[in-house]
Amino acid sequence: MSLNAELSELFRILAALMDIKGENVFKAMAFSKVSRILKDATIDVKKAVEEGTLEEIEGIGASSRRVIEQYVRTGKSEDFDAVAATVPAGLIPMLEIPNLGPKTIALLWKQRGITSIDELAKAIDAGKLAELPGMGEKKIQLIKQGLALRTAAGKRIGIVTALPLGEMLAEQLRHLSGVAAAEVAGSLRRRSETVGDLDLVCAVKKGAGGEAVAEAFVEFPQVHRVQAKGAAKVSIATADDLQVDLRIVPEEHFGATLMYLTGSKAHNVHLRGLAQAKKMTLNEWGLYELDQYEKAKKSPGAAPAAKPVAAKTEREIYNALGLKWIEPELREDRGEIEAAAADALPKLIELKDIRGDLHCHTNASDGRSSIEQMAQAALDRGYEYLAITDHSKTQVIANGLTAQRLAKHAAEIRRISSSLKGITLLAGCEVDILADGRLDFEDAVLAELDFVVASPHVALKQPPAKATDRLLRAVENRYVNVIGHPTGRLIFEREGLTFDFEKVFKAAAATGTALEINGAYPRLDLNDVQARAALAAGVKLSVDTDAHSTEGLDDMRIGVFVARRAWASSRDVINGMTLGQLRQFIAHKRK
DNA sequence: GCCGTTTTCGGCCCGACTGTTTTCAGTCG
Repeated sequence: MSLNAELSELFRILAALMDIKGENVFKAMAFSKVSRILKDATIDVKKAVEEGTLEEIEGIGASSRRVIEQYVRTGKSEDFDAVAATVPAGLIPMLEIPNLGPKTIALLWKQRGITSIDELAKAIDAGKLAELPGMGEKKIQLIKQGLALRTAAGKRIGIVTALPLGEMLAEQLRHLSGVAAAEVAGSLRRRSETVGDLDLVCAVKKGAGGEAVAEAFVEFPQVHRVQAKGAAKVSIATADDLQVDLRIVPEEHFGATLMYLTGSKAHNVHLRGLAQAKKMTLNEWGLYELDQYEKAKKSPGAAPAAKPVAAKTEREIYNALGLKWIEPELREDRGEIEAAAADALPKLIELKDIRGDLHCHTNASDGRSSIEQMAQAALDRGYEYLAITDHSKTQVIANGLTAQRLAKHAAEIRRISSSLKGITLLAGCEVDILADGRLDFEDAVLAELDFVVASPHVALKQPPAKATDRLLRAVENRYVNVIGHPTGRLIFEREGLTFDFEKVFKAAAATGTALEINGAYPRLDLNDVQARAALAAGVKLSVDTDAHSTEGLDDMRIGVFVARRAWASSRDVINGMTLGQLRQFIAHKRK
C-alpha cells in the first residue's frame, strides 16, 4: 500500500472512531474528507510534508497536518493511537453491516459488551439484544439480515455489468404510463469503474402519481426483494443482491433529483455550501431562496410549497449557483466546481471524437478474428485507422509472434490495408516490456513497424524502484509509441505495478510517448486519477480496447468514460488525431 | 476538525423511510 493509501485508510478509520464515540458529526466528516483528499491526491504526500505544501490543501487543517507529518516521519501517529485505544478495533468493521450504524454499535458495545461481528452474531442468537432501548423485534431482524448480507453488501460490481442493467431498468421505467423521463444516476452515471449499487430517477407527468410507478417497479423481473417502498422512493435488491434505489419525482423537479442522486456526495456537499453562501438551500426538490423555503409547508414525499429558483433541469440549477453545467463524470469534488465557476471546464472527449483504435489483436496471436474482420469492424465503427498489434514472442501462452512471423504478418497487414477503402491499417506489435525493461524485440525489428505498443505482462509485483526503471527504459525507446496498460492492474484481481508516476509521466511527455487508457474491463489502466495526473504532466493518452475479437472494439466506450473522468479533451488523445497528425507524432519520436 | 467579504466563534447539506415511537432517532444516500 502506498503512503497516500495508508494515510487515507488511517483517516477513514479515525472518522469511523469519531462516529462510534458519538463525537460531533462534523468532526467525523472533516476526517472523512481528509481521507478522500488523500485517496484522490496524485501528489506525493511525503514530498508535500518535506516541502511544507500540505497546508495549501483545502480541507487539511492543523490537526490532520500534525497526524500526517508524524506518520510520514515515524510510520505512526500518537493522536490516532490515543483515539484508537479508547474504542475496540472490532467495532470498525461492524460499520459495514447494513442497517447497523454508529449509534447502535456504541449501544451494543456499552450495554452488552459486544466488540466484534462474531460477538454480535452470538448475542443475537442468544437473545441478548432484547430490552435494549429502541430495540424491537423488527430491528433485531434487520440487523440479523444485515449480517447475512454483509459480504454481498460490501461487494462492488464492474461498470460493464452495471451499465447494461441500469440502462435496461431505465428503459423499462420509460415505458410505464405517466412516466416523463427516467435516467440512471449515482456513480454509474458518473461512470465510476465499479459501483456499489444502482440509482435511478424517474419523472412522472402532472397528474400521475408516484405510487403507481413504485407498484409497477417492484413487479419488474429483476426485482428479487423489496427493502423499502414509498411514493417517492423505492429500494429493492436483485437476485445477485445488488441494491437498486429509485426516486420518483414530478417532472418539474427532475433535474434537482437527478443531480442530487448523481452525486458524488462530496460534490453535493460542496454545492450546498455554495447555495448557503447565496442565502439559498439546495435539496433533491430544487434550489430555493432560504427565507421562502423556511416558511414553506413541507411534507414527506411531496415538493415543498415554495417556488424554486431552479429545479427542472440540472443546467438551470448549476447556472443559478453561478456555475456552468458540469459533466457527471467530473462530479467528484476534484476541482470541477472551481473550474465551472471560472468557466474553465474542459470540453470532454466523446466517443465520436475517436478516429481509430491503436491496440488490438488478431488470430495471428491470441485474438479470435482475422485481419480482414477486424478491419471491417473498425470501418463499421467509422474509424479512419486501426493498428494491429499482436503479441511478441515471450507471450508464448498468447501465441506471441517471433520476429520472422511478425515480418510476414506486417506484410499481410499492409497488403490488406492497400486493398481497403476508407481505412488504413497500421502494422504494429504489442511488444513485451521484460522485467528489466528490455523489449522483447530488437530495435531493428521494431523499426520495420508502423506503430509500437509496449506493455508489461509479467513481474507485476516487482518493487517500485525497479518498475520505474523498467518503464522508463521502455518510454525512452524511440520506437515505442504507447505504453500499454502501464500498471497491469486488474480490477478486483490484482494491484499491478506501482512506480514513480511523476518520473514516468515526465519522461513520457519529454519523449513523445503516449500512455494508454486500456478500455478492456477489468483493466481500465491507467485509471481516471492516474490519467489525469499524466495529462497534467503534459502526457498524451491513447484510448484503446486491446480487442481480441471484433466485438472487443466496443470497449472503446468504456475507455472513453475513463478518459472523461480524467478530464481529457479530444486533443489530449492521440487516437483523436487524424492519420496525418498521428504519423507526425510517430515520426517525431523516431527522429 | 475546518473555515472565514456572514463569522477567529459558531456554524457546518438535506430529505426519505423504517421502527419504536406518542414526536423522534437511526440509517442511508
